[in-house]
Amino acid sequence: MDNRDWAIVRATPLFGAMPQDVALSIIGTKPVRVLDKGSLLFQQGEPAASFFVILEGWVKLFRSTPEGTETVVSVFRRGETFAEAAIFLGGRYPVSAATVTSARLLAIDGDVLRRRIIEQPQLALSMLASSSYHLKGLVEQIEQIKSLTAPQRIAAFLVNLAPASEGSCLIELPYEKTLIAQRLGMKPESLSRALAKLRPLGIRVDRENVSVSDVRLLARFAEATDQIDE
Amino acid sequence: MDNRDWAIVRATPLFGAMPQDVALSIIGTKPVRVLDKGSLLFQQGEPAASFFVILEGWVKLFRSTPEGTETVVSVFRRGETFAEAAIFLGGRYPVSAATVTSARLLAIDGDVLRRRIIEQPQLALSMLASSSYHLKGLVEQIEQIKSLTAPQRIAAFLVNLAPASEGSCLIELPYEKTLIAQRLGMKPESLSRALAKLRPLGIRVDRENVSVSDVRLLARFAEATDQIDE
DNA sequence: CCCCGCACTTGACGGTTGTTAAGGGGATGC
DNA sequence: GCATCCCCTTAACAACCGTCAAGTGCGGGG
Repeated sequence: MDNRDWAIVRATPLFGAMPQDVALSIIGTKPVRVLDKGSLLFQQGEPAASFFVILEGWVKLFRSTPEGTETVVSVFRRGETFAEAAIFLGGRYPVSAATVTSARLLAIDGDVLRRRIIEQPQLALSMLASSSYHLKGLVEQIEQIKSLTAPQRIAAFLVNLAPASEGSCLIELPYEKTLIAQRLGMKPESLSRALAKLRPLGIRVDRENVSVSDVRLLARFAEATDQIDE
Repeated sequence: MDNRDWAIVRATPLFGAMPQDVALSIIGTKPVRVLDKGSLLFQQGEPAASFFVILEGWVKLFRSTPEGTETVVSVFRRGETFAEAAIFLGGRYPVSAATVTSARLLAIDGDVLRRRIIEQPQLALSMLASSSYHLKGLVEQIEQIKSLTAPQRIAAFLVNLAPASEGSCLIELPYEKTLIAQRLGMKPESLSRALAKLRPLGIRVDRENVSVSDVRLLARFAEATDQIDE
């Protein structure tokens, strides 16, 4: 773990809010785990031993039914933590986790964290802030699925990825379109169609590269109650 | 607040996990708020001053867009707490809240809670457990919306409400069908039609009374990947 | 007692999405 | 260099759901 990694850790809602020495004492000299794309981190129902910080790459959280269908709940990226809350929920993970790119992660022991919370009460506030942050993300996702059409959901997804909030820009899709579709609650075919529908709004797609001619226009489309009339 | 109310408070994940005297000191002699149906408790974006315990009645959390469309995120009932997490999220509510029946609530000051957490570290663990519980609820909701059809979602909703996990039973719908529809992410018309589709499975609906002839059958239908073939 | 409003249901219709199928193009392995 | 696999796209079709419209029944107010 180098300085760059350390900067990432300090930028998380969880480790950013606590004093530096406390953060250091929790992370300690944990080795960085380097993983291939598609590595399973933990499975839904397993005892929740640890939680994770992403130093590099992308990780999906998903639920699977006995029949084998898989529902993606969220996808996290570098600088995000996940599964912190699971440690406090009867000690079992409510979802499974797997990397969707090659990745470097920090795994942090749950027991250690729990003990530290007792010693360092402010630490609990950081944890709560971080867990609230995840809660808010899920709430926003529910709102999007319930109230937006497929093209609007991708529009919102692209706006989130855009480096600026206006003007034109280029966006590189961070992972496969199949996964994006799952994350947005639709089939890959629907994603293709929805992206095609955004063409009149100045969106061009070539493999993983997306060019947006007017981010603000896209954002307005994502929020609009009435749609384009061809 | 009488003994019955106190029992409800102690049955919440939040106040159940902490020592009795701590719970008492937080709730103190707070007056119980008695509210009419449709009372607004707080609005999305407001500073999060307090969180709530429901002693009686039902409360919905929702997000509204500037255009006026409303998305219901969750509906809570007697014995549940809500908005605890908001207090730790930049101090603003990410959703609005309103009663959907007449209700009796306990409003608990956020600052008090925060101060107590510093003094009583185990308290933080209770908070985290409670916030994890809500997280899990949202995850399950996302899974349902993404992977189930409308009839399956109501089936799951009814199974949750059923007093037993097998055999036959009578269920009284706790609030208006319009709200149930919003909670399940569909229109009232779709709810009607979906309930009609459950008739072959032994579901009869008369106003707010639902009779289920075989709960297990209903539960199996809610999880099935393939549907009834008429 | 009647009128009105509201919640709910039912029907017809159209749009959107899932399904199934086919094909293109880049990456990988031999 | 060629075959193969996988990801993605497009198309046709069907199912589902939202929309619009009409109608019922209960309950409240005049």
